Parts: sequence; structure tokens; C-alpha cells
Amino acid sequence: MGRIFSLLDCNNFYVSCERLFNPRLADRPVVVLSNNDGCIIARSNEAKKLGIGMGEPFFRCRRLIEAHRVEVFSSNFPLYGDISRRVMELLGQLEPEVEIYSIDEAFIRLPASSPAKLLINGRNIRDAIGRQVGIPVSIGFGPTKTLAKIANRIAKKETEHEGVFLLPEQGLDDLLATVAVDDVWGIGPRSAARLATRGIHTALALKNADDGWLRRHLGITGLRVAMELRGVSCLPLVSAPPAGKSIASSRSFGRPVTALADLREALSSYVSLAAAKLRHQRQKTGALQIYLADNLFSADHGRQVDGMAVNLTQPTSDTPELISRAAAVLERLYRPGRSYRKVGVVLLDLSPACQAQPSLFQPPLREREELMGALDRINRRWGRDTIHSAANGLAKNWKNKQSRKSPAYTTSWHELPVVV
DNA sequence: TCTGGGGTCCTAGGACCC
DNA sequence: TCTGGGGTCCTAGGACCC
Repeated sequence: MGRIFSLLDCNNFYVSCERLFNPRLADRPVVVLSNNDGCIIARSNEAKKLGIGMGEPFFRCRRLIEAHRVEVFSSNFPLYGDISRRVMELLGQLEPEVEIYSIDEAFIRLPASSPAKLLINGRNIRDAIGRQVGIPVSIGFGPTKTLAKIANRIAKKETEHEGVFLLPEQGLDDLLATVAVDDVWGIGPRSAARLATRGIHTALALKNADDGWLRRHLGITGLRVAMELRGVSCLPLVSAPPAGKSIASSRSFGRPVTALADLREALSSYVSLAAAKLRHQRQKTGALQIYLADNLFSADHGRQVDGMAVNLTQPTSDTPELISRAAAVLERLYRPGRSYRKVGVVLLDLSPACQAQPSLFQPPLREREELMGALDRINRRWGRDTIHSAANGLAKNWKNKQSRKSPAYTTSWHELPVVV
């Protein structure tokens, strides 16, 4: 008996989360902005219809938004993360083989059965999540992950399917002929341009393309996409996520920054965030990379990013130690007079904390680890940043804009919704 | 004036070794 | 005159994803 893949995708996820606690938003055009209130990262169907594009810079569609009184929110990731957890937990109760693929998507693997039974199963999942969490989802079925993705798109776009769609065996090619090649999962703009030079514009044409040519021009990944379109499953379900390999933390500044002191404060804050995440994952880092970026969209000289990585002699998850190492690297990268738009840190070479090899010359400081543990507990209980390193600064005049944020309804005691 | 943030995998090329 | 070949490891950059 074969198996079948299904992709569950939350519709307009961030917008749906905002609507959950704000019924006034139902049926209204709503958008959610990226971290710096920079561009559009989620749109309700009404907003899509107005022609607001995904990833579009906010300032460029501002007039359209004002003209149609579109509701605008800064992103509220603690809220979205919490709602996501509820969706995934419920799905895990309904289906045994689930891979959480992203904040708003999960793959499911099921035994093949009749189309009618699969559709009923899909509708049950959709109804349960709608009823118990309040988030609308779409579900697509297909013989491979890539085909399930395509089925999901159809489930979402063609309303007559009511959110659940199974790719038909008969007439599949006709359907693939209607899917643009850059809508196929794994085909980005670069690959699409390459494929266009060969006259390949649809998923069907990619499916029938020459393997040798694909291997040469799109690499092993491109060939794999074609195989998946042919129904040959190359991408397995990954139910237990492997340990992470890197942790990044960065933000764009609210305005250009030139002073080393400001950069140091911002960097310390991001290092603190990354280190807390590292400890939460029970890992230590063996290397860190710092980078500085100037104007990311300058027409004349393009974007300039200076980065530098250092290896640590001994893996650590100690915030003060990481802050001081990061500050030393920053000082070497910094050029006076340059105006910077972004600074960031990446922790690399992660390893499980329990496997850490103590150094002969510098035994692990038990008290320091306990201190970090206490810090994490306090910040978890009383809110992030209750206690932080003085290096992170207090003025924070580099801090980015987030002027339209909704409350952390479900994750902060201070911001619980009030029923009157 | 104003353009996010956090990830993964693949590949080519250099360093190094025998 | 004539200057090997193959393997491994590491890294930076590219491409893609949500």
C-alpha cells in the first residue's frame, strides 16, 4: 500500500491571528507588516484583491492602504508563535505522521486510500482546527510533497473546493500545464529565468524536461523537483526535527546609525536574544559571526555587508562572554564615518550542551551556568528584558519602528484581552 | 525619506595531504 | 623542453524557503 502526502497551510496566517482577538477585522482588508514596519508580509483576501503585493514596501502602497482604510498591524511574533503551537498540537492529536514545516504549514503522511475517504479526512481536520483554534486552513493531497504543495494552492485559490483538494490521477498533466513554473515549490526567480531560456514556463514542461540539462543547470535540487512532479517521492517526511545548526539574530535600525556605541548596544541585545535561544535549545556555540550592513537598497554602490567569524576555544552559552567576544569583532569591522542600517550575529557550530568537553585550563563555571539559568527563568516569568545586560543599553535610539503592534494577547499577563 | 528576519542545503574552489 | 593526481575538508556565496 502506497502512501500519500498532504500539506496543511493556515490561510493568511498572521492576519488570521490578528482577527482571532479582534472580530471587528472580519471581512475588512487587513495587512501585517515586517519587523521594521518595512514591507507587507501578510494580507487578507480583501487586501489581496486591492492589489497589495506580498513583500511590497509599505511606503509604496501607503496611499492605496489609506484610500481603502486597510487595517495595518506591525508583526506580533509571540502571538503568531503561540497560535501556531495550538494548531500543530491539535493536528498532532488527529494525525500520527506530521512534520511541522514552518510557522503556518505542516506536512502529513497517510496511507493511500480512496479519494472520498481522503477528502473526508481533510475536511475533518479543517473543521477541527477552525472550531477549536479558530484559524482557517487549506489542505492539499498528492503523491509527493511537491505535488501536495500544488494541491494546496488549488485548495486555497479555487473556492469551490472549500479548502480541501486532492490531485486527480486522470488529467493531472492538464492541471500541471496551468501552473506557472515559478509557483512550483523549490523554483525561485533564478531557476525560473534559467528555465525560461529553454522555453520551460509551466510545471508540466518542467516535469517533462531533460534530466541531463536540469542536472547541469539547476543542480541536484532542480532535478529533484522534476522527479517529484513525476510522482517519484524524493523528499521524505521529517517528523522529528534535527537539532538546529545555527541561530541568527539581527534587526534593521529605525534610522541610519554611525556611532560605535550604538552599534555595540544593538549587537549586545541581539547576542543576548541568540544566547537565550541557544540555552533554550540546550546547545552551546563554538563560533560566532558578526556582520554590519549599510544601506541595503542603494542604487549606486549596491549593498555592502562586512562580516567576520571567530572560533571560540571552548563551546559556550554564556551571554556576557558572547557579548564581549562579539564586541571585539565589531570593533575590527567598524569604519568611522560609515552609516549603518543593520547589525547582526550568527551563532554557528552548535553542539549539545551535555556533550561539551570541559577544558583542562578553563573548567566550566558552574555559578555562571546557574546565573544564566536564573536569568532565563526570570525573563520567562516576568517578560523578556526584565533583566538584561547593561551593555544592551537603555536609550536604544537605534531601535526600529513598530508603531502598530497588537497586544501579546496569549503570552503576556500584562496584555491579556479584557472582557467587559 | 521610507524595502524583514531566520533558516537550510548545495556547489565551487582553495588548502592541504600523500 | 618537460612540473601528477586524487582525495578530503573547509568556507564563502548562491539559491531557496516561509
